[in-house]
Amino acid sequence: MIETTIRNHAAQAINVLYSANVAPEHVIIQKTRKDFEGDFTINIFPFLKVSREKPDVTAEKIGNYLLEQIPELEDFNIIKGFLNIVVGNLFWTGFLSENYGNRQYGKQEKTAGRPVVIEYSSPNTNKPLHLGHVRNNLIGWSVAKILEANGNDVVKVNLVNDRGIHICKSMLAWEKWFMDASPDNTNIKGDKLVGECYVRFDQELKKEVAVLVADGMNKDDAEKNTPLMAAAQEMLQKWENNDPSVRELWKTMNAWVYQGFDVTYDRLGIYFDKIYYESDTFLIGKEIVREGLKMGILFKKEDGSIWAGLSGEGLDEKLLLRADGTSVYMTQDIGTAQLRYDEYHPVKLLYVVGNEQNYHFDVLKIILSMLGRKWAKDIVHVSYGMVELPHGKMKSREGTVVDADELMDNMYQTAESMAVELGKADELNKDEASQLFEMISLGALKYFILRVDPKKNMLFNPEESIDFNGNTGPFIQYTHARIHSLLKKAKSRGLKLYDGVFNGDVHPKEKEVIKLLYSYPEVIKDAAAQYSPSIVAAFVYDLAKEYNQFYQEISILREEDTDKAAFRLSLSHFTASVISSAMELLGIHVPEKM
RNA sequence: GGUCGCGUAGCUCAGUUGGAUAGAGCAGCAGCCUUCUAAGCUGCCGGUCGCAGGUUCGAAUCCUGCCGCGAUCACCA
Repeated sequence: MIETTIRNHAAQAINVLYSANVAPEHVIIQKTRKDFEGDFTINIFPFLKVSREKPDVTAEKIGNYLLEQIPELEDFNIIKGFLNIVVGNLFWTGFLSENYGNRQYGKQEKTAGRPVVIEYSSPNTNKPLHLGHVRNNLIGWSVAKILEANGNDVVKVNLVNDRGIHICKSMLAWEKWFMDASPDNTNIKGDKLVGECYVRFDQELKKEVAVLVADGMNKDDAEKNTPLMAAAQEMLQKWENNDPSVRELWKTMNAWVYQGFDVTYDRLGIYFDKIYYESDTFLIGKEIVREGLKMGILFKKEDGSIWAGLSGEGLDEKLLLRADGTSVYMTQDIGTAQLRYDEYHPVKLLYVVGNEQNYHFDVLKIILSMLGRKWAKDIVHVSYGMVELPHGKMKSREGTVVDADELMDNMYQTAESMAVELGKADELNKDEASQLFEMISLGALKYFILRVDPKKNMLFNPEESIDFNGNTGPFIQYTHARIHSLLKKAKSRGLKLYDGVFNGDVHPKEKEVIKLLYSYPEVIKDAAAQYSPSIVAAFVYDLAKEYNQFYQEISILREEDTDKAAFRLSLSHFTASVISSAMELLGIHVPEKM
């Protein structure tokens, strides 16, 4: 990194010129803003204390020192205490010639060692996947890709909540009102069918509650005392007792759900290395809790329930085992965390889970370290914000939940009609066209969601999400397709990429693009350190935008100087390659034609 | 009420460990296709960075208070 070189020498300059010690990491260096001449800028205000000179004088001295010491530097200028450094063109063209053919550019070599385990998706089996899950899945997938590019070995896992009272509600509803209905004979997607059962249960439950309330019972009591609720509870008991017929129905209905989920995951382009089922793992936290009790770390109340006291952390008490010995969510997470640790000995345990669970994960980490698990500090809650709709939050009761499958269908249709309108589909056969529409619509959706910082709540406006102009996925895809078409034409005319280091004039627009390409490895590192796909999204948009300006302003195939033309082709080729690489990190494919 | 988070252009979002004149897109207005894909490019319009203090050579960024919005504080997951 040339920045590092500059940084080190700048620190050295202070040392030599003013005999003061400045650590290289305290040198503030950044890209020069576009309105000034230069590539990198050093802010020299911090050095004035030791130089005891006017800003421009110190800047001048440091500038001269750097120019002497670093052969790649060409010039510098000083504006209001900012030292703008110009790196010579040969440095940039040399960088280009060395890297443009490298498909792996920007990515770190995989380091052998302990993996990162990342959990995402984590659906319940009583409802189809919706927009909230989509954000979760996209973030999880992209963070996994980014970490891989950063040299980590990554294990992608999913923990499916396949047991509990909610599934019993669906099962009960199926027995009562959907008997004999199956995905095959109704032609309804499995997860949707089970979701319908769940909704029906809720509706019928409301009716029963209304009757009880009319008889004078208060609402809270009524909700607990309906015949339906009692039946669901009873079914859960039977499930826990391994009742064969209940288990059979449970297996059948869950299998329907998984078939449905698979379709959705598949279309989203998402998969897992390992899927855990809560029905297999929900018991394993108990033993750890009992040990903690024995060791005196946890305590028992008179009713027999077991708790963690967190007052030392400024928090309250947390229940871990009920009086009847059954476990709660926290207990299960303690167990699955231990399970994962034992299986993989990961360097990090990531959980992509909504920010409404921030407190839960804080407590989980605290309890695990109380229990002596040193790896508790390696648990990272990749917390993401809610997706809101223009009318407010999604509410299943008000039917404002945006279904993942329908969302993708709608995006597809928009992509199709837009393409037809623009005449883009004319030369494509049916298969090619549908593949392209799928790629573009998913690109739009994924980019729309991933460009927002995960930590923040975001607004999902359906109209904006299907926009294909401006800061969007299709804009970037288009730029890639455009370059590809250019390269194809160049090839057919027998033009070659530049061989060696180009030594001619470099246009400012060309240099801008090269500088962006140069920063890609840092972008990946940053995104990995912050678990943030939005950093990659911002970068790739910048790159596409900058390239388009170059493309529009400077002709390539009509350039008569063949060296220049070849140089621009190399630059274009490299840009396309990095666009494709960065988009892959977001889980987005790019077309060669559109 | 306690804790945590958020508040930047009409709308959606960027804004690096505090640095130059706070940036994009959308929307609106005006232009650019006989020349490499116009899903593109150029220009204009648009800001009291919620408010008030403080720290600093310098604050959208750090601290304090206030206002507004959200999440959470379950023997739910």
